[in-house]
Amino acid sequence: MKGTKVIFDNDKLHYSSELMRALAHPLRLKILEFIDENQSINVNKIYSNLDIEQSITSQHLKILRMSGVLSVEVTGKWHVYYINYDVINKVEKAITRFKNKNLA
Amino acid sequence: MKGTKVIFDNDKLHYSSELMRALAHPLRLKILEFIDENQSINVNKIYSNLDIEQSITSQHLKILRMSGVLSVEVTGKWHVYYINYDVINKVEKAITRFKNKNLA
DNA sequence: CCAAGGTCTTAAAATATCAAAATAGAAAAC
DNA sequence: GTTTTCTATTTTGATATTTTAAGACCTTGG
Repeated sequence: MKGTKVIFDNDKLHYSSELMRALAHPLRLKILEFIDENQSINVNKIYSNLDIEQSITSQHLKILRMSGVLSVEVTGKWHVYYINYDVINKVEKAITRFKNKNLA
Repeated sequence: MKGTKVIFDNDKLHYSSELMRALAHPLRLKILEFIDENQSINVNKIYSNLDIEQSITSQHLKILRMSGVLSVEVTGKWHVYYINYDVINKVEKAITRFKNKNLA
C-alpha cells in the first residue's frame, strides 16, 4: 500500500449507517414513499391506506423520526408527518461517496 | 385522498431494503469506501489497513457479496474484491425515489 | 509431500430487531 | 365530564445480526 494513510471519520460512518438502518425495512420504505407522494400526511391515512396495523405503523414512524428522516407536527388529535429531504440527501451522499469515485 | 390508488411493488421494496441493510453497518461502509479508493483489493489488505479482525472482515465481505454490492475474483491464494457500481446505483435510485419528487 | 499463508466457515454467546397485543395519553366530540 | 378518536408506548416472544474464537479449506513455496 505504499504508506497509504487510511483515515476514516468514524462518527460519520456510524451516522451514515444509522440512517441507512432506518431506511432498511420494506415497510419503512413503503411509508416513506407514501408520505412523499402525499407531501405530508397523518398517521391514520398512512396505516389505513397501506394496510398496516396502527401500532406497527407507529413504531416504524418512531424509528424514522428518531433517525431524523421524518418529522411530525401535532395539530390537535392529528399527527402530520413529513419527510426531511435534507436528511434523505445525506443518505444519498453517503452512498454516492463510493460510487465511481475513481472511474472516469 | 380522493380515491388514491396505492400500488406498491413489494418485491422492489424488499430488494431495496435488503440492499440498504447490507450497507447499514459502519464496518461495511468503511470496507466499501476502502475498496472504492483502491479500485479492487485483496482481503489481507482490507483487514490489515482497516485494523479489523480477519474473520470479522470475511463475514462482512460475505454479506456485501451476498447482497450483490461486491464481487470477488479468486486468483490463487488471493481473493480480490471489487465494487459492483451498478448495484450501488440501484441503492441510490431507491433513495432518490422519494426525494423531492413533489417539490419543484 | 509438508508447512505456511490467505481466506472462509462454523458454532456459541451477546445484542438488536421485529411483530403482535395490550395499554396509555391527549385532544375532540358529545 | 365521559366517551370516542387518534396516536404513542410498553411488553413479550420470536427471529436476526454481530462478535468472538476456533478450525477448515485451498494454494503456493520449499
